[in-house]
Amino acid sequence: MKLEILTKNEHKELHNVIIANIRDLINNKNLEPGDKLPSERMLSEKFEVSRSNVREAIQKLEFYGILKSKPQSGTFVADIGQVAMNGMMDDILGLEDPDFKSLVETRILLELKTVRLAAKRRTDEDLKSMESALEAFKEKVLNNEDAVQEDLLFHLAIAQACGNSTINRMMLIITPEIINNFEKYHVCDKNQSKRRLKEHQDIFEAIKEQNTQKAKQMMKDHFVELYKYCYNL
Amino acid sequence: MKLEILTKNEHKELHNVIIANIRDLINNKNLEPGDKLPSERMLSEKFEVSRSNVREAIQKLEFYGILKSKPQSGTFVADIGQVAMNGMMDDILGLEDPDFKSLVETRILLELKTVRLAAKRRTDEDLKSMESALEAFKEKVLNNEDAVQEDLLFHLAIAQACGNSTINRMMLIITPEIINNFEKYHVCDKNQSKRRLKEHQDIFEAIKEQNTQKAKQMMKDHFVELYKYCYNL
DNA sequence: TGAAACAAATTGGTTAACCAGATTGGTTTA
DNA sequence: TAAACCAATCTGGTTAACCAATTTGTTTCA
Repeated sequence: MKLEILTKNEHKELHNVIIANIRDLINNKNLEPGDKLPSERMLSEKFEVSRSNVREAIQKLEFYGILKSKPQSGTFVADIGQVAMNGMMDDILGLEDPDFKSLVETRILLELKTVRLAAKRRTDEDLKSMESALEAFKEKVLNNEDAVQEDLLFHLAIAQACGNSTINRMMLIITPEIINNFEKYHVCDKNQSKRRLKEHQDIFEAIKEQNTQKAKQMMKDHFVELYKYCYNL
Repeated sequence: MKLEILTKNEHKELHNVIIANIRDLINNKNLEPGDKLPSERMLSEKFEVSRSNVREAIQKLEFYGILKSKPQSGTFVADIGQVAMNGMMDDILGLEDPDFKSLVETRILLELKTVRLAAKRRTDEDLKSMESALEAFKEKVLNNEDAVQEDLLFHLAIAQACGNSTINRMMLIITPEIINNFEKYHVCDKNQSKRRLKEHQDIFEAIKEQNTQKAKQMMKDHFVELYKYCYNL
């Protein structure tokens, strides 16, 4: 067996090959939901890759809920049915890296929801953490410092207050990618930071008053420029 | 070093401990964005866990974009800033498993968007794959068979047609969990399947005609019962 | 005859040794 | 003096050997 060090992309490509192999194997062995996959050792031999590569590919499929491995027992096909499994495998294999436009579009969608839910469901504790995030942002802005991080942390605080763990998780997934792209494209205009602060304060007030309509509108106003920026790409 | 086999939950808990340790280490060593983390060997020794556990925790943080490891070089703190890093670490540590209500709420949010975008952006190729998914669903329904998988695959086909890779990825993430809960709670009523088929056909027609308003409305109608179900939990 | 008990083989998880590329510090050379 | 070179060291990635829980097939005994 040959030994090579792979780059990240080759690595990802290898995972996809293994995933495709697993899919085909499930199909022509006609494995039903709940059936046991061949052992990691057998797979690594059959596919001519290392066992750790097989394990990583299986972990990825576990993340998407397609497989489930039990210690000292085996790896099992999840109870989602063969058709769904095939469809999802193909989707996963076809996944492309997120572009900036899709990230911003998704962020706006999520945040217009989180802000409404937060206005409806926020606890006093949520208010406190949002307020402290807002204060941190304010201090940076008034000192004329860069405040991209504090900006996004305020938004994450809103996401936490929205009482929906799934949306919160998704906000966490996209936030670092958003930050990276912000820095890459220099989206944030420092001259506008005072205005951004005002908008944040308005959003916070609306959530505090539990005024869902106003909260959503304030967030929309807040995103106007980002929205324009996104669709000019 | 003691050897134990951990359950999935203990495993997750161990990851969280390691993540918290890494966070603290970054903080009191005052590592800046772009700085190099101590090597995996050092970390595993310092935290008194195995190196593979450290690697898994690092992989998780890489998934969220907080760390970045380079082969033969080291693991680096991402360029998202110390404040954002701390905030995100805490959020990740506080993540709870998704409840059914949050899943459904998120799904509805995402799908009301995907259907509009799909109506606007669908290519002829998209139409073909949606149509074949619809056909598969139709056949099952007319034969009075269970069609949960085909149902969701039609929705995934719409997500693929929406031209937003981030939203598409999120649909993929929640779909298996949705399927599992559908089966657990027996949400799908077979008596309603004929009606579901009609609704799917309406949605497909609206997307075909590129009528975004109608597409959204049809999807809303499609979700009426699911929505009610979700809020009665 | 059937079930209970035991032993061997199989499993995913864990550990440790190993690999080759990257880094680093000191030495040499122009 | 500084740039170029080289070897020792350090790194994440890879491999292989090992562990204990589980499963499975056989034997044994009531």
